[in-house]
Order: sequence, then structure tokens, then C-alpha cells
Amino acid sequence: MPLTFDPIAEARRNWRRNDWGAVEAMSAATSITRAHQILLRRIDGTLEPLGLNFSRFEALALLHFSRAGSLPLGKIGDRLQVHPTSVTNTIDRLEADGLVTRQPHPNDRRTTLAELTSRGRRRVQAAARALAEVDFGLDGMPSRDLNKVDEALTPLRRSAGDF
Amino acid sequence: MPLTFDPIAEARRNWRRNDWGAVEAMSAATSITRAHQILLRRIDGTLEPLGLNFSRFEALALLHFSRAGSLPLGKIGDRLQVHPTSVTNTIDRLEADGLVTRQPHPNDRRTTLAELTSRGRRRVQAAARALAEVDFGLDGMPSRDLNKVDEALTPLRRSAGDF
DNA sequence: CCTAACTACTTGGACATCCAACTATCTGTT
DNA sequence: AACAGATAGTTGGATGTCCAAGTAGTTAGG
Repeated sequence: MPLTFDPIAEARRNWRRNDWGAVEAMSAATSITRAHQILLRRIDGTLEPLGLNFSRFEALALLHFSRAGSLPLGKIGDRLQVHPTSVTNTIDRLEADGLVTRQPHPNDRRTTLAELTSRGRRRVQAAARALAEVDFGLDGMPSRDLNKVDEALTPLRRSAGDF
Repeated sequence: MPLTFDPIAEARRNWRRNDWGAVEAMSAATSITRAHQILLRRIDGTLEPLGLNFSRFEALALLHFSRAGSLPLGKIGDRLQVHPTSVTNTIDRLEADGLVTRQPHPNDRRTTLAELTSRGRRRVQAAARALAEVDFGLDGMPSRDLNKVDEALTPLRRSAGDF
């Protein structure tokens, strides 16, 4: 059941009334949280018929963009900013679906490479088409607003040490 | 290890090179995803010493703002936009910590009310102070940018039927 | 009334994420 | 050369989210 008011505007009023401070930060953080929730649901919904979710798609895309079509698992974790155990899990699934294979690293026996299969390459291209089709769940948002969001969030990502 | 480049700018270049389309939407969606990841980590880190996480805090705040200090579980789910099972889980945790109690609804025996305890009320106020202290993980971001994010995301939330 | 459809919440199972701890391997310093 | 410390990946355990299905209670049409 849809609400008849903006829950975040309501939260702002409540925070002000209670003198809880940092109203604008609360509002922005809550907006981002909710936006993420909406987007993830749409994106995962789009990818579900292809047997993927956003994490798995991101890993495949990274491999597709790489020269050799393969990357060390650790590199994937660094780029996607997720815990090593999450990479293990993601690659396990992709491997079970025959979209990647694990290969030993030629020079470092600690390292495992995830290598895209041809099936995986076809799949990631189909997924990219599907996502572009629905504008990543952002269809209807003017590109000016998209860029605004992007620009405004860049300092946050930088402050988190992303780059 | 911090990267030496902006991974999202890199993704934009790769999407363009492969003609995958919807570059701006991809970029915005990825930014939001990453921002959410950063914020949630900071917020949960702030709340962890208080035995809370963001979901549990949101539920407590909702109860604190309510007239009676109690709400039906379903209402909480509607406001926080989470699945009924997640509400059950959240309230289970809060109840185990003595921050809320489950009470029968006076008129509808299907409905369960979550009611804030005095311990819960003290806890949510301490948590709000702690979050305001760190500006919800957004410290350092100028409030102009915060408002930009907020405004730009409002149409998305509306399109998702939030209000 | 009575029954069919709806609503509120819970349970069990799938999945994703993190942390702590472990194994295996590499590297730099002495 | 040897060893202490760093690095790469995995496993097991905890948490949180969702979906499907189930139980209990309510409502509305015949």
C-alpha cells in the first residue's frame, strides 16, 4: 500500500521537532538508502531471467573488459569493493553456471584467476543489453539529474578511499 | 588497497568503448550502490557499540516518533519498505534486547504491536546523538551537495510508488 | 449466518554479506 | 639460506533480506 506522504519529508519534520540534529545528512543518507533499495530490486529483477544478480553481473563485466578475459579474484574484490569471501561466493556461482572457470596463476601459486568462458561472454553482453533497455532502473530520470547525483556522490567515494 | 583511479569513471569508458548504452544511468546507479555501501558501513559501525544496526535504529525511531510509542508490525514494514519477514526479524532482535515488547492489538487480534520500552527510548536517543555526531557518515559533504542528492532522488522514490 | 477472499504475522529455506580463523605461498631482512 | 610477516583464497559461523507457504483472524457477498 502506497503511502500518502513522503516518508523522508516526514522524517525531517520529526528530527527537527526532536532536535536530533544533522537533519540534512539524515535526509540524504536515507534517500540514498532507499534509492539503492529501489534500484537493486529493479536491476536484480531485470537480471533474474538471465540467472544473474547485480554482483555477478559486475564481476562478469569486469572480466569482459579485461584484456585477457581473466582476473585474479583479489583484483575483482578490490574493484567491486567487496570482501574476499563474497568474491569466492560470487565466482562459485558463476563457475557452477559455466560462465567462468578458475585457473591457476602462471607465476603465483597463491593466486586464482577467474576466466570468462564463451558462454559467460555471451551472457554478460545479453545482460548489458537488458540493463540498458531499462536504463538501470532509472528510466524517466533526466540525465541532468543523473549527473547531479554522480557529481554529488564523488566526494563521498573519494573520502572513503575509493581512489 | 586504494585504487589509483576512479573505478566508475573507468566503467564509463568501458561502457562507451563497448557501445553498451545507458552510460549515464549505469554511472548513477553504480554511484548510488557504492555510496550506499559506504554509508551503511559507517552507520552500522557507529551503531554497533549500542547494539543496533540501521534497520533496528529506523524501527526504534519510528516508534519513538509515534504518539503511543507503539505501532503494528505491518505499519513499520510499510514505512521502512521492507518485507514483513524482515520486520519480524528486526522486532525479534529488539525484543530480545529488551528495547521493545510485543503487545496484542486491542481491536484486531491478527495484529501485533511493537511497543517501545523505556530502555528502548533511551537507546534510540543515544543512537540518534551518535549518528548526528558523525553526520550519518556524510561528514565533510557540503549541505548544498546533500540537498542536491536529496532532490535528484525524490523523483525516483516517487516513481517507485513510495508516496 | 457462512463461506470465500483478504489481511497480519510467522516459519522454513535460499542467498548474499561480513568477520575470524586457517592453509598455502611469497617476500624481504638478516 | 631461513624465518617473520605479508598476501591470496577458502571455510565456518553469524546476520539480514527475500520468497513461498502456513496459521489465525477479519470482512463482505450471497
